[in-house]
Amino acid sequence: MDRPQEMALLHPTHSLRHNSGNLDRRNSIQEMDFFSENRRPIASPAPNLQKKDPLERIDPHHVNTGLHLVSGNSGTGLSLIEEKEKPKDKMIPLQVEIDRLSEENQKLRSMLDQITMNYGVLQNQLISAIQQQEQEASKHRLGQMDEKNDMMSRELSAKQFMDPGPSGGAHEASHDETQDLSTSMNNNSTIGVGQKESAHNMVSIARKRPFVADESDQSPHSWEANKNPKLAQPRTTDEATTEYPCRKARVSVRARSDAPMITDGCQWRKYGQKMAKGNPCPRAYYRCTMAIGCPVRKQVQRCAEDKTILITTYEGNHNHPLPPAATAMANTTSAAAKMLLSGSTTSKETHMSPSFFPSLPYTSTMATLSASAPFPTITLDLTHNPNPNPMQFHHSPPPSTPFPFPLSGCAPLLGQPIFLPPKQPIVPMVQLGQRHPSLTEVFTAAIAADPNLSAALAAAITTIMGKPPNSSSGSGSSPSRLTVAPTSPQLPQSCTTFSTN
DNA sequence: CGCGTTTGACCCGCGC
DNA sequence: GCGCGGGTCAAACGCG
Repeated sequence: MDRPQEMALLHPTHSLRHNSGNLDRRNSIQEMDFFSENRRPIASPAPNLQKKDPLERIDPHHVNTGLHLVSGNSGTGLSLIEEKEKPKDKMIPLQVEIDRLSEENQKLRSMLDQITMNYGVLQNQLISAIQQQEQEASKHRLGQMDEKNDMMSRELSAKQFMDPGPSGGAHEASHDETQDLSTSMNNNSTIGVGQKESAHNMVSIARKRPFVADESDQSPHSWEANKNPKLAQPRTTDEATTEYPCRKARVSVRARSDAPMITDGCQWRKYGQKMAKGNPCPRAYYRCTMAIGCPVRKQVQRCAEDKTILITTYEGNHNHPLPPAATAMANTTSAAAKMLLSGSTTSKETHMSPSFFPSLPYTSTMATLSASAPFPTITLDLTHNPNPNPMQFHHSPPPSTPFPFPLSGCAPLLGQPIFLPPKQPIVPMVQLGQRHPSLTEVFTAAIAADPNLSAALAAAITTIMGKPPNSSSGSGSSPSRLTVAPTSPQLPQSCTTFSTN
């Protein structure tokens, strides 16, 4: 948070070296810890609770006032002793009451936190279960379509491309990868059933090159397969459009942080840094080092328009068990990516009206599907204010938003942002200068905010897909809007990469 | 001395 | 075919 260091980051030409290395070492505070255990759950209505907190309502002054009123009678002729003792006598029980309420408040808070966390977990599980069912259903449909004609089969491929889940079972490679992912995820005892499903989906999305057998293997250097760009992307048009059009999906997370890099529960090694065109801030490349050969990589770069915003883009899936915090975040992200990816491939521009999220009061979180990027990217933007303007997302960074969360999985496919209004007041929780909520919490809050969010998103996307680009159904006035850029011809390129970490 | 970061060079894909 | 930009490599460097 300290300005001098931040400035250093902002001036790559003068202090690139400080960007990732020295700064971290010199001031650990700079690193944004999204997974801190001490943080209050984002979804937690704590702020409101506090306001309603009996303790807070029992304003000391208020108490005094009461006493004062009593003592005021003293003016009528009570002795000094009487004046002192009377208030004292009354203060004792009040103090006791305060203590009692304080304890009660503490308990209630603990319960609330617990409930909130449980809710998030259950929410994720539910979403995962629903998604799996949908995938199974779509799998059957797609399979039938595939048998009908080539045209249909192409569309199917595109769909599978976007939806790496079980629906992609028609493709052995895809299926295998998902299994591989699942296996990996299952290794983590902390993952629940629902979480496993999410992880499964997420991994599928993350798979950049499902057809590359090497990638799914556990060889220590499996990530090296990425070295060969030829393998990384389809070589022929047919492959791109029919087989696995979307080899690389990415999930981006926009968050406000002065730290050079967010702490996401995984260990990363920096392997490169470059100046990206159009952004004065350098882009850093990291590789997951939690396991040998882990193909997951991430890019960290500050937003050109708002340097307080840190954009972290994840690519690939981990080939190793993830820490609880990382797993939760990954699951949540995967769920979001999954929702967005499913069916988002065909639309060019869609706007989800607020009506889609009637129960989501906040719009601080938004997911963006970008079709313009080389890879499909889902961006979760948590930096937005409660009433952000979706259309401004691409043109200018949200002024002062708590957390940006880009789900980069299909950026190339969709150019428009999808706003996922969080139900809970996430914004305040994520603001810089305050405690940093973990990514997991943020994701969970955003995705799980509404039990029906997943279904609503899927339905919305499906509905929007068929609509004309500018027929922004979102015409609605609500703050929350889902915008899906129309799938351009590029559509097949994107894949569902999803950032997991 | 080992490990991680830095950074210039290199490779590749894409657009013109 | 050429240039540009993104992404990666790997030697050099720095720190503990």
